[in-house]
Parts: sequence; C-alpha cells; structure tokens
Amino acid sequence: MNHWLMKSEPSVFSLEDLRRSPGQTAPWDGVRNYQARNYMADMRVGDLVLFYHSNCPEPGVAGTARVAREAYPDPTAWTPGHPGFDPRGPQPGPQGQPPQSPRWLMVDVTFLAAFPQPVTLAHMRGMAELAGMVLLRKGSRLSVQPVTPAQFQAVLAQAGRI
DNA sequence: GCCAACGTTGGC
DNA sequence: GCCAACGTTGGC
Repeated sequence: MNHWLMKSEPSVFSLEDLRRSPGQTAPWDGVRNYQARNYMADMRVGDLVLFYHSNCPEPGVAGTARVAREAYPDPTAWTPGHPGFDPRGPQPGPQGQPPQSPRWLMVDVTFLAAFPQPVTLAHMRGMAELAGMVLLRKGSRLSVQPVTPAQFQAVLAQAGRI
C-alpha cells in the first residue's frame, strides 16, 4: 500500500467538505499538472492520504483520507466554464462518453479522520522524521505527492500528540 | 499584497 | 531545441 499527500484550498474544498460529502466520498477533480496526474494514476484502492490545507491562514495536514476509486477521466476537463476546462484536450464522444485517451484523471477519496488540531506546515518543518519530505522541499508545489510510510506515521503520531 | 519558484506556451 | 514571456501556486 502506498501513501500520499493531497493539497486542497479549504475555501474551495476542505476536509470537512469531504466528510459531509455523500458517503463521505468525493472525486478529486481539477488536477492539471502532469506529474500530479501521474501520481494519481499510480494510486490504488485503500492507499492512505494526508489531506493538506493550502493557501490558508494556517497551512497544514488537517486529517486523513483513503483512495476509494482508482484513476478515471476527469469530466471537468471538458466542462466549459469550469476552472479546469481544457479546450485543447480530448473532448467527449458524440454520445457524451469520455474521450478514449483523456488527458486529465481523478480518483475518488473517502474521509477517514480529522485531526483534533492540524499538523501545521510550520510544525512539520521542525520534525526530524520529515526531513526530505516532498512537501518541505524548496519550491515544491506539487498538489499530489508521494509520502513514505514513515513520514505518514510521523504525521499521525504528531496529530495524536497535540 | 508580495514574490519566489515552477510549469506551460509559442516564436524562432 | 532554446528560451523569453506569461500564468499559477502558495507561503508569508
């Protein structure tokens, strides 16, 4: 089983929004970066996810989620008016079926747990176990990234300690 | 609001 | 293939 970190701006889609979704499950749409897409293609049902809140007053990991469905076409790519609309990408077929080789993919994730307090980015920077974590690398802005089992466990342990 | 870092685009 | 211009991300 693999471990991941996925970023979302809480003003757009927060961990609480995921918890309140039908079946506490929602598609992770809107990813428009090839490397992030490729990581999503590697995800398997049951993989564990650190749900990270970005671009907010206190950036950090808010809780955890689990991959509930493996990569499938992201329909927002051919939804005119959607922020993720990609007019250059493959468009759906005449009956509206997804394109044969869609450019953008999404997975479904299910809410697992909300931490009592988020494990903040500032705190994570001080955790020795997280040295080398993709999130903490200078200039890193990948919205979907791999996390080692040890890094995942370290964040969980820290969340339990707060 | 600022700005560094990064990714993409498009001319050549 | 190079690279300047531009747009986006995201912390601060």
